[in-house]
Amino acid sequence: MRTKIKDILTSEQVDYSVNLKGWVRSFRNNQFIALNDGSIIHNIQVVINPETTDESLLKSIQTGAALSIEGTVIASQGKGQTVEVVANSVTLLGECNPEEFPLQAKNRPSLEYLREIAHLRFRTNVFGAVFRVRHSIAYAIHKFFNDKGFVYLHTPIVTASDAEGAGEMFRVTTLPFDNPPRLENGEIDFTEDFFGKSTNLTVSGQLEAELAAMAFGEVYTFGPTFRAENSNTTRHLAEFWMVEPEVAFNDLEDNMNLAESFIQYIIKHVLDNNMEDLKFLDERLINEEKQKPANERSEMGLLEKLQFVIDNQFERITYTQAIEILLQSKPYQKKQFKYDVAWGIDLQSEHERFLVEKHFKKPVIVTDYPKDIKAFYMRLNDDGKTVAAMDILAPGIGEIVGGSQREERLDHLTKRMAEMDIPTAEMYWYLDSRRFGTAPHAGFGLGFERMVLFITGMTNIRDVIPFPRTPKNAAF
RNA sequence: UCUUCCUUAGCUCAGUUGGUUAGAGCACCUGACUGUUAAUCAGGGGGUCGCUGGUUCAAGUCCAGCAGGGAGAGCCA
Repeated sequence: MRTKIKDILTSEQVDYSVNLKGWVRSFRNNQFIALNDGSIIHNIQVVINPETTDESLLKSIQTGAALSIEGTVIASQGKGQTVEVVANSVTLLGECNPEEFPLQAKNRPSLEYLREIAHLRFRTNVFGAVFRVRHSIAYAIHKFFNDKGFVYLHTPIVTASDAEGAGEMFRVTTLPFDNPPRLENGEIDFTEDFFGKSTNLTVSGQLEAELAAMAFGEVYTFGPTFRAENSNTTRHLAEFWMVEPEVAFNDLEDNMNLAESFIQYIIKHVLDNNMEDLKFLDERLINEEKQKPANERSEMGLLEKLQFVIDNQFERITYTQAIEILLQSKPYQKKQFKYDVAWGIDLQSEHERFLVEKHFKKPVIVTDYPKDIKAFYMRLNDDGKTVAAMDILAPGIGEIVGGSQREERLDHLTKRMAEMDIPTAEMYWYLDSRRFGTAPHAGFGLGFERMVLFITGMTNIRDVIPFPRTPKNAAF
């Protein structure tokens, strides 16, 4: 029966036998093995007697090797740790050639280099911490919604809808790409394709979630999402995970309250359950920021920031108020913004960053955007110019949540779709929800990896997903 | 996709106004030591300077193209 290193290190007990299995992080003095099994960020010190250990076995205890160890947990005889394991026997499970294994204890591989060996980077402290936290966030999401009585809805990965307008899509087809069947006018004949129509990978599960919300009341999706945009930034992936709650009878205010309590719940869960990893990530961030000039360093440490977010309410302003604040801001008056500010523009990154990082210094919820810069399904406000949308902007990340109250009035919805050239005929299944017992409802989408970025303090989204899919990169 | 920067040993990086056999630290190998804490000490091996072409008596260094990567931006979650 294997004992996890986490259980040994978090227990005060000594003088009991254990079987440990894990991977060697370092081997000092031919006598001290730092062993890690991924259950906790810390290693356990295993002490062996070099006199009584077979010489070829001794040589095989190299960084990265997998070992099984029978031994006894004792109070440490040396400084630096409270308990250690004295080995009775050591078994080599898998050797690790040190001339080829890149993760040697004293190497300082960059995050960029580790990204190129993403299949091995789990064996480092940084990525161990990041992916344990990622798991914990995913668990907290399910727990939050489950405890509130939401139904977890699996929306399709392959969709036929091309009307959502959420960016470029990956096509799904079994047609031969070198010689597809064609119609008389030369266009590709998708009636011969697998699904009998043109299909692609989902860009959002929202429209389907709305249908289920109109039956269960409260649902959420949590699944992979795909965008074929040629985006090369620290906060975009071609394949990412998105959480999309959708709630019948909620208005915009209810929606904001749900989103805010949701984010605070997740952060609290991680603070309560992953403090060892967070402490390590906090120190990592401090060290990384030492490289930066003083004026670019963040004002708060990671732990401080997370505590701040759960202790303080998010700032809530309308789009119109946001524009006014920007027009009166120093950077605007000194002409330091690259993009002009006027009512009707889409807020640019520099504008969002000013509001969040300089003006309010906390997460900000911006509501009631002009209808022309938002999606067709958002509910038209009484002013006829704005829609009941809300974006949550987070320091260092930008938009982490985008949501709205949905347009439940059939006539308003079809009018808006016509204005935006969205074909209503093939969206009959969506419009049916407004024909048969329509009701006010609202929901939002949260970018899961952006949440992981925010909580771990990592700065590149490729470092918070196990196998990142980005333009020109789908290795492993 | 645009702007900009980068690519030299397994890793992290130096490399002068273009000028002899291209360097360091760590890793690795050999030996020593044995209660160490990214162990330490001594010695050793290791490079088609991203690729292709050009300028030049001479290119890691200058120029062009290509590839890969980073940081911004756009699009968005």
